[in-house]
Amino acid sequence: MSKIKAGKIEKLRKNYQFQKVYKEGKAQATGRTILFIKKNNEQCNRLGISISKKVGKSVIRHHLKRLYLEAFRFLRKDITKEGFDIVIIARKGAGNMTYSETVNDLQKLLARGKLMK
RNA sequence: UGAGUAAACCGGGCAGUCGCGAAAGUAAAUGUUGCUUUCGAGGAAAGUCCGAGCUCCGCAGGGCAGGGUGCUGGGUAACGCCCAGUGGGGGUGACCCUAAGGAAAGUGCCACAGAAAAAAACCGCCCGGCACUCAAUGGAAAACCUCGUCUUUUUAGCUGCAUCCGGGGACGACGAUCUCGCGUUUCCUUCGUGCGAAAACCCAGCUACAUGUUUAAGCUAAAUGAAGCUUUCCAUUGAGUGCCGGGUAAGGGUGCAACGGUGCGGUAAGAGCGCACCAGGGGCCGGGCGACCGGCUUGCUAGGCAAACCCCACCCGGAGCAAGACUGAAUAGGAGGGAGAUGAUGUUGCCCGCUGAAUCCCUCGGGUGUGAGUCGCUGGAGGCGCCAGGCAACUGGAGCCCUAGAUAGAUGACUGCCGCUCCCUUAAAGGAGAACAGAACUCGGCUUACAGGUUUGCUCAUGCA
RNA sequence: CGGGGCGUAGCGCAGCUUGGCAGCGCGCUUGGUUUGGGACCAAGAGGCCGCCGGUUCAAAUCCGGCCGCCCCGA
Repeated sequence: MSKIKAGKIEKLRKNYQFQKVYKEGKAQATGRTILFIKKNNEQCNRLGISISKKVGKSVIRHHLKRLYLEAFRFLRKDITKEGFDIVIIARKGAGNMTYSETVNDLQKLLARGKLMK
């Protein structure tokens, strides 16, 4: 497919996609971040981010989403396998994380999920 | 200099690298991708409390109901907003707060307390009459007996509490009913018992009766002797009590609030009954568009609550961008029941009126996956400074500028320098920190949150000249 | 975008209409009863009625503004 480009990050958008990953995927977690991974039939990795209202107000949730997105973009070159749906969920204590902390969390979880070495 | 008050404003700046969204241009492999340029969160974007634009609803008509607003004038597209003023309240002041129409249209409420919570009555005060009692004075009559007081004792009755025994009731065996017993608790008490330290016995109080003691005791007079201090009736005066008739609304420990307030006069007692001042109301005159203000006059004196019902004046058709329009696809828009030209549905609730149909309602099941896309979607009651009108809010004129538009939702990360605050330090260097908060159709307001900072006007206090 | 409800003792709830005493049940504390426990009996503690302001003589109650939680409809 021609839409697979180096820059774009494909995203999960619909609720049923998230539900499928929750049901059939494997979970890894740190104190502030949960990661679900499930194999899909596409040729690229797709990312979904879910942040509950319990984490904080609208500004905090938006900022956290951008941090996760930026961290995933930064770590993407180290991911060796393709064809997975990845869902990042923020837990309650994630409200005041910094950028380097999100990178650390995500790196640990992706290595545990055997998507990178 | 310090304290305060009102208003306006900022919400770190510059540069670089990587990344995201949109528009325009350009190139190609043309429903896509690359490159270049430009733009890309706020003063509150928030809460969704008001008002409008815009869109749709078989036009929006009448009545009732319902809701909102509530000093006056102006501004505005409109408002529950803003400006200017009026009245009231607060502050030394600058200034701030104010849902502020009507209580004489009616209904209702004003707990407790208090005579009484709005209509008068009650107590009280005063006058007159009658009856009774007491005192003084005067007159008449009778009597010299005793009367009275105090103390003590005793008897009977009334006033209270506790409890043994007794009696009645309730509950109780993780078990109904009956009987007996037991336990806990409660109630009653004629009789019986007890009642200590404030209290019941004692004592104290009241009533009745009896008894005891004393007996010319006591007082006036130096002593003695004598006399008086006694009772009844009448008259007058004064005082008190009760009843009846009348006058009065001054006073009545209360209460948030008492039918104007204070003082003087006046009166049988009193009262705006009269007078002076003060508060309010009515009338007249003057000023102001008006709310209202000022002056004169008049004894006219009417409790509070309408953010209680209500009355009055004004306003309100409904739904909301998931409004709505266009294009395309579709055996995955189903099953059952009901209503319907004898009028479904819609028109906020009800009635009238209008409209006039494969439509509407209920239940079950499925679905929210291209079962979608495009438009609406950002140029607007827009912004900036200038001129003119207006005290101001605001309005008018010419000029310049274009300044987010996502659709699971774009603003992020890192680095350097400068600026601000804090820590350490003589300083430099170093370290840490920077609030409240994220557009979703768009505006005008209101409300709420907010680190730090800038400017201007004004007030008060202190110091110096 | 529109609409509705709730907030009162540790917990579950009344009281708000029509303003004046803040109450009920469970729980807690102390004492009694029992050899001991439960049950029972008696006594008691515990509340700024979510927060702020206003109306009123007086506010849990009436009015306005905030905060939090929950539930509907499109």
